[in-house]
Amino acid sequence: MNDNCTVYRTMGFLSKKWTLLIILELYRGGDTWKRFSEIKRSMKDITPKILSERLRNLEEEGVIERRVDTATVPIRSEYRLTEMGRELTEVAKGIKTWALKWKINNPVCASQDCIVCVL
Amino acid sequence: MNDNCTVYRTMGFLSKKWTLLIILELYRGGDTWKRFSEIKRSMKDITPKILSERLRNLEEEGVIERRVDTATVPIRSEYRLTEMGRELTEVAKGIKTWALKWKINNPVCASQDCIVCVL
DNA sequence: CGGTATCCTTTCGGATACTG
DNA sequence: CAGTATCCGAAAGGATACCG
Repeated sequence: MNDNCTVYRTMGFLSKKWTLLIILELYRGGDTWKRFSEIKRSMKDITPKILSERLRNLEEEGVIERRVDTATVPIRSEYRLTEMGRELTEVAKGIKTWALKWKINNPVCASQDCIVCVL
Repeated sequence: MNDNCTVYRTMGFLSKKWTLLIILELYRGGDTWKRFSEIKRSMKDITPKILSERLRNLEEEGVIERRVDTATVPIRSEYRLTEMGRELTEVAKGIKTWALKWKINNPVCASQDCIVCVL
């Protein structure tokens, strides 16, 4: 196998814990920019270290973009999906469709409205 | 986040190293049963431990099915995709489509015909 | 042939504290 | 506010050897 395979690399970063959830969180707001603390607050239990890592990774991949307003104090730094990132949510929906078709008997999933499945 | 979320769990096992490749290897042959050693040989560098783990995991998930012929010596044990597994290859294609659209400039990917991307 | 068992290294993610 | 630095434990994966 080739670790540089594009498909594999995509699976690789998509599957890291929290990543999909971050993408979906940015997707939920439409085209609005979201702040670090805002994203963090919406995802109970993520630590700043991990959130920071994921955001940087997604930015490197081109899935999200970042803008910083250094003029204000405190600093505002904001994120949103790129077009590339918005299309990636379609992939997430493909997985969701498959999962809900074949795994709907998963009792935990069926009994609640988790942010991922509700998308 | 909920670790029991069906979508997340799907990402979880799909993204384990080798898993996608195993699914694609079984897909390539159509509906034929493939043997352990055959799969192993087609995936250079996978160790029997990992292949064994993945195959059992995929069987538990219902993505592949296994049959054993204990009458013959040596034993023949064979695997193939279930209908559920065949539909999962469509998800893989969705990822591939996204990846090739947005990441085609990945030089390693563009310069060769890896088994995943050629599918 | 089709795996297990054991060991070992690497990677990942969480907790906590700190800073420009 | 938006992170970074440091430390730690858990988990994943690879190497190798062995077995019915």
